[in-house]
Amino acid sequence: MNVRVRYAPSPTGLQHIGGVRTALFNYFFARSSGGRFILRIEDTDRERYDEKSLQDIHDTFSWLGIRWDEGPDVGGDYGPYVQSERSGLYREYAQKLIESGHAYYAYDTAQELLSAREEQEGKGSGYDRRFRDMPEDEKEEYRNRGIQSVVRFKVPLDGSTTFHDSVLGEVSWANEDVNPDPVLLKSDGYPTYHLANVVDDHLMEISHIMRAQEWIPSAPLHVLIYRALGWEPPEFCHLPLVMGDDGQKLSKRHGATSLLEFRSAGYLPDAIINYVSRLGWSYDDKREIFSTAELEELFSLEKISKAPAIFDYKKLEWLNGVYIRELSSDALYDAVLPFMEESGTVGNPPTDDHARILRDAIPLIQERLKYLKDAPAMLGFLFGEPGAYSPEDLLPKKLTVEETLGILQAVKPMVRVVPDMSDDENEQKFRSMADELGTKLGNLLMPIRIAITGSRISPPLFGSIRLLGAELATERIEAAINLLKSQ
RNA sequence: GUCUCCUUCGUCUAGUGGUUAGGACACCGGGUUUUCAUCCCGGCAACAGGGGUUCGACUCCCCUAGGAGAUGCCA
Repeated sequence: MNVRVRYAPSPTGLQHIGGVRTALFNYFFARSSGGRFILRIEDTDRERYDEKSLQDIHDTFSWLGIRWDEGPDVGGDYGPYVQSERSGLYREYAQKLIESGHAYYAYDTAQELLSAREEQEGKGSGYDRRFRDMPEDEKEEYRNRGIQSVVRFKVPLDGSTTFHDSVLGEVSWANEDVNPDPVLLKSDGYPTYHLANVVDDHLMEISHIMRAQEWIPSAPLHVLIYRALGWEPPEFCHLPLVMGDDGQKLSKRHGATSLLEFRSAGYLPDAIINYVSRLGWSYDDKREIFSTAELEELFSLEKISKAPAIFDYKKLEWLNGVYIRELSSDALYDAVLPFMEESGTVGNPPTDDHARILRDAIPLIQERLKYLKDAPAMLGFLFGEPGAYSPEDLLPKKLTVEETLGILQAVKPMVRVVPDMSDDENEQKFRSMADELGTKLGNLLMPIRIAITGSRISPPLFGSIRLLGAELATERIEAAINLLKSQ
């Protein structure tokens, strides 16, 4: 079969995890089956339309490195790929449905529908179909009153509709449980999702409709529309939902909603792709790490699960660390630099000196970085003052002010020559000094660490001193000595 | 309310009638280590419940419960 799948976002909000997951599954299915991946913009809701959202779609997927084979910006043989540019088509098919008796004009006002819904108080028996069988002369009165019409689909009152779903198998619905006579064409002349999606998927020769499970109740309706138009529906493939940690559909409450927020939080696109791809899909009982290239090859419909998945930030954090560690030094430098600039830790662009220091500092922080965003805090002491600390912070456990003072004074001349020696040589030297002072290496190094970095947690000491320079390092030791003396 | 989908460790999942129910994250211990992190070793922890079918059910069927989704001139 010739696989053609689409991601069809509506530009009414920023791209979020759920949408991206749907896009990714479509994309990987297309790639792994030698098919085509299509982007279609479903901008039929003119009230919620938002220019920024359209830009966000492009920014998001360009950041992720996902490209479509056909779409508004790249063209293709089935365009236009923006629904607002296809309005004539939808009107044409709505007209056909009316002519064939599968649809009808209705003249309810928005206000009437709203209050009718409220009256039902969630008991929701749905629309009462009052225009469905109304004689033309009676409808004429509504027209004369100037009420705008919509076109509604005539859902069969009995019988049932069956469709095949790659994930769920055979699904059968009683037609009486299908949404009663939904609107196909709105009063503003634009189609609803139901009409547009059927017309476009057919015209664009979409082979598989991969979308979230929230669409399951609409599927029988869509099948009915395909049939009414004399078309064969594509294969369906309803993807399990992605939930927040409270088990509800992922939404704004659950932290970073927009995908680009993940970028500014310091996630790597590959980590996101890897993580999101494993939400509702698996390969075997061993592998967790998949590159985009591997997913393009290995993804398969059969391994999609039915149950909803909860988005686990902890596991994503771990994966992000894994991907950060796999980066080359140069790549990590490039990834970290914007965060250093944005935080003001270095200039934009950085001085040559700062660029050099940052480049050399990368290996020191690579294995301790969970998010790119953490880099400025880890390295701040190299580009400015160390973090503030109190005299007590300098004291190793169970050591007095005097003892610590002694350590710092003994160690000061050694710090000056740290950059001239290897880490091993330094360690040996400090170790014998510790022996001499009758203390542990840790007790010797911790006060220096605090003095140099301002924190008990830091990159490896000798490397840090090397990057800071003997001069500054010594000054900081002195400052620490003076602080203790003032006690 | 109604309709529909779903149900293996806390989380993501492997598993397609016979397994000590496997892996990963998280968590808890231990080791390596100049702090942190990495890394290594170990541990905790699951088939929602009840009926069937079967020599045998996590696997098949039914019911119950729980969760979720839909119920718009939004997608």
